[in-house]
Amino acid sequence: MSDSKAKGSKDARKVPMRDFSQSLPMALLRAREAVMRQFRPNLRAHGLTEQQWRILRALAAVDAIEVTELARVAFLLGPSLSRILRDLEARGLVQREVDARDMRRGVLSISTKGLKLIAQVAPNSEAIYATIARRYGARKLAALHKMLGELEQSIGGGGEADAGDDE
Amino acid sequence: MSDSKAKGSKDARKVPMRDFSQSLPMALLRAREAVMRQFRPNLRAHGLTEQQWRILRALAAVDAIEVTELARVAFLLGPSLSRILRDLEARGLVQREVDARDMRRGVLSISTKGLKLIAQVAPNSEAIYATIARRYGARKLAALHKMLGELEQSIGGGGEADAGDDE
DNA sequence: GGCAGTTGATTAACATGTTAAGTTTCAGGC
DNA sequence: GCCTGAAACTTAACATGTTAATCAACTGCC
Repeated sequence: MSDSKAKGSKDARKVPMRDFSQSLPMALLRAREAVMRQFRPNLRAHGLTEQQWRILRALAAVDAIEVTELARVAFLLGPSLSRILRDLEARGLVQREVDARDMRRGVLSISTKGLKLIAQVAPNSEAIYATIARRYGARKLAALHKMLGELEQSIGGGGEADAGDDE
Repeated sequence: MSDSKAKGSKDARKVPMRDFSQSLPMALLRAREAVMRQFRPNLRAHGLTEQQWRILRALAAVDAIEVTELARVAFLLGPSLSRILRDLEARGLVQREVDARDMRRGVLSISTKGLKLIAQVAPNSEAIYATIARRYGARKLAALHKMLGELEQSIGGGGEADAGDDE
């Protein structure tokens, strides 16, 4: 009941609901944004968006990978991935070929140019991450990771669920 | 179909970098998405997006609020907010007037229609949240909230200048 | 070996994220 | 009063999120 100092309103709540401060999605969004705000300038300086960077990193970790699998790993939806790949391919950062056994499937891999770009961006990125880990505490960070993973699990990170519509 | 899963991807890492599984932004994104996946259907059923819902909730908690302040509270950027308000206003869910003392400022408030919509959506939303809290554990959830807030703090999510690294 | 149904991927359409530029209104200094 | 700079939004332009529709290629079945 402590009311904050929002503009001329003391207890003017018009509906009964948890306050924003207790919104889980909001808390996750804010935390993520605070983190990303540290990385974005570095990526931007190399002409990369956050998503493009995720894709390059994912590709750098394997020899080759299919589009659908890449979407799963980089946590991007198909449509977004299609658009981004079109661009990255045009920039010569990734290469693509068609699977000989199943022509529907595209097989992707990172190019030499892409690897060089990663080599330019990674050091700074790692340094930023290290700073965050140092300030927040490495142990605490590990604990946070664990809890986030468990949250995903308990909710069912797969994707079903429907809380029903009452009416 | 006896071969391939991804040709020899085991040890094919081409660059030295943390694995995706240890990416903090990714972990936060995944967790948030898992949570939002629970809420979206309910919102969508009432013709609301996540951001529109955030705005209505924020407005319902106060008598009136300025655009800039609303952006801060609902954690939205100005441009997004402008577009969304245009729509919500057209739908009669929010009202806007101009501050008499400073004509640059817009003062917003939720309409009766908006309040009714919230009343329709909130119960289900609260129920979904309760389910998550029950499955994950109320205590653990509180701890997670706390850790997320601290992460923001330690990084400097308060909206000040950057952490200064430099080149 | 041809058709129905399915899968992998892209395209379409609309909403938001993000940064930059533009507009109107204020506040001060002259 | 006027000019300059800042503040509060809004527009603009481009990239991604999200859902639905489309398209081509594969699979199973007869």
